[in-house]
Amino acid sequence: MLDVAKRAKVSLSTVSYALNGTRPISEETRRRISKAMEELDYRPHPLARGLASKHSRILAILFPVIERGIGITEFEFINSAAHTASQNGYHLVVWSAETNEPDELRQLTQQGLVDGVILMEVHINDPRVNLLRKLEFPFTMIGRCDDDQDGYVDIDFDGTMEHAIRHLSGLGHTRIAFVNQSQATYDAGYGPVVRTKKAFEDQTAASGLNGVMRFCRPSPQAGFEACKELLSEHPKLTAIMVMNDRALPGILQAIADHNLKIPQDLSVVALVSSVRMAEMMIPKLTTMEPPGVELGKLATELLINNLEGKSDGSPRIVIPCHLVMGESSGPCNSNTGYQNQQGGKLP
Amino acid sequence: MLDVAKRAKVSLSTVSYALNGTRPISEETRRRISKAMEELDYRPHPLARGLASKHSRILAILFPVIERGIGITEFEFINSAAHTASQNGYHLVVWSAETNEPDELRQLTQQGLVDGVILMEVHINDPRVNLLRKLEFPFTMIGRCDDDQDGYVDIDFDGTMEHAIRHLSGLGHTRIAFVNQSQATYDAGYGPVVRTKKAFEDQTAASGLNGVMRFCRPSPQAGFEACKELLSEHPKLTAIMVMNDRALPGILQAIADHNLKIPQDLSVVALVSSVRMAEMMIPKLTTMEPPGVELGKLATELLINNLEGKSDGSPRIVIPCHLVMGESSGPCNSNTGYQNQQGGKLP
DNA sequence: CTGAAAGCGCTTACAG
DNA sequence: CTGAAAGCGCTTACAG
Repeated sequence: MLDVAKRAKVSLSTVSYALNGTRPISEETRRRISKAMEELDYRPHPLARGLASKHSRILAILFPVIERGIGITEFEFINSAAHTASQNGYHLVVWSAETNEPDELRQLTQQGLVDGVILMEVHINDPRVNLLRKLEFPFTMIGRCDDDQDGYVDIDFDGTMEHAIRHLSGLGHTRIAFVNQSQATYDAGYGPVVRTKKAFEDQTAASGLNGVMRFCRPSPQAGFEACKELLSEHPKLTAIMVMNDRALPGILQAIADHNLKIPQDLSVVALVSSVRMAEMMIPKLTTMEPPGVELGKLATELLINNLEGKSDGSPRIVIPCHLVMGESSGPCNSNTGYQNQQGGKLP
Repeated sequence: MLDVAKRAKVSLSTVSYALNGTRPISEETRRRISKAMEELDYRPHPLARGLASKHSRILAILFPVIERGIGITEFEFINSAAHTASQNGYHLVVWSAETNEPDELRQLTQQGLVDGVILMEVHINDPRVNLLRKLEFPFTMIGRCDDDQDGYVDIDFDGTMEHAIRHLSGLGHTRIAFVNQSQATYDAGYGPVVRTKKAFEDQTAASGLNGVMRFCRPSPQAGFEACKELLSEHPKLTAIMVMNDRALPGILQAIADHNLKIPQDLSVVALVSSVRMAEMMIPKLTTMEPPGVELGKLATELLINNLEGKSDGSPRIVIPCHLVMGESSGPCNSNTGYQNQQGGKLP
């Protein structure tokens, strides 16, 4: 940097100011400086800048360590966050701290490497959020707690559920099951599980639909069992919604075992599943696809705005999933429902 | 740090030496210092340390931007690398630079934020590798080029193929197809595609087996078409190996359309697919599971050793995938092969 | 619109 | 085994 200053015949500080535009520089000077930087192939040193300015321009995202494992959507969050950070001159580091072990997180934040953190897999009452609030450490969430403090972006679960139900009831379905994630995640207050449960119950009741929900662990086996149970206990079901990717193959298997055809006898709609996941199933599933890229981007921008004082007052943003048609949902034909399975079917 | 020094009644530099053990400190002094650090809740500042020492203790991993999209295994690399880095006192940042756009990568490395980088999705002749070599910038690869320079860790594709073929030929299969990834990735010299192709051809020839390979784009539709073609052109096939996750549902669909049952009529083995992916299929696939976590860990350790001068001479490590049985592979029963499909089958 | 100088919080020769 | 001091490459009041 000193070399640049010399070559441009200005002082060191002028180069610095030119670099980050914190005070007016004459056109002429600026030109000489950029020319000198060009010629010397100069690049500012991020560590030095960080040390002097107290801002590292490094963000962290917390890698969730979760029972169901990381999926495509979580991956999109991270990738999109990295990309957005980079576009804004930031770097993104990944940290994997246990959700319920805020001590690790405390260590990491207090190190001072990072300006702010992005949380995902947020719980209704999240120890990490409580910690960051207490430390007054800048953060945003993909997801949200119950209290509406701090900025967040999240999926609009009400809207998503409404759209999915509207899709099915528009096809004539009135008896709809919902296979949620596990009881354990519900008990732990994991946002999506809690919110979809409530939305499903409220909305089916309000629309006079017959709704039944099941928790289900994230495995094909658990999906198989849950679905078998559902089909025996509720033989008149004509549609199943599933927010549990890993249970899906078991669910489809159970449906086939009951000699039901999708979508003729039973419609299946995936909730908050990426299209890529929906395409892995036979038949390709109709899904409510989550806006993974958008959420990652918005969360990152929100955090950066916050850090740079351009905060629009910690916005709360929710975005619904959008319906992507597959081949697993179709008109309800109550004549060919489960109750008639023994009658066989013509082509 | 000065506060710590004062409280421990030693000089600033002694605290520093105690911290990173670069010179002997008496037991007594060390105790006073750690006590003082404890009491003041002192944490060393990584940026300052980095600036002074010329080592940021930050690593980068290049996010692949690829046609087939990121999968579970790639995710394991990243997660495992982050974890290993953290265990060794490093941080991991994610960068997404285009594979064939080394300019971005040059920018990023020359910034000086990062001590070394981990490459994945390495091609036989990889512009990123050439760049990093030219810049003499420390790096390791998950994957490898054709020349055996620099340290790497990679899947042992020969061994993996051998194991898969042994599994199938042990079950009596002699006519085996291999659905690889796309022609485009082969032409681009993407390591896994090139190496499995060669291994498959060499080994089937050497064992006197009937082998046929197909390239296939990463989509169910492409898988469907490729498999249909295979089954019509090679009606005596009894086994198919697939290294193409996204094509899998189409392949299974095509098999079902030909009225073939898995595994009675046709065995299917996934190659380099995670068990989690194999479980998404019906029936659950037999797969050669890649050692994702291990590769991520080893690559990171290799890089760190390299940076810290503990290099064991840039080791070249390959690890085979290991067989995880599913329900998609079984004994070859040539009486019930495709050629007999019209004869029907007893339960 | 521009300069001279202190300081960010460490590491590491240099000296004893 | 321990200290005093220079320096890493920037930012940012302070002054003009």
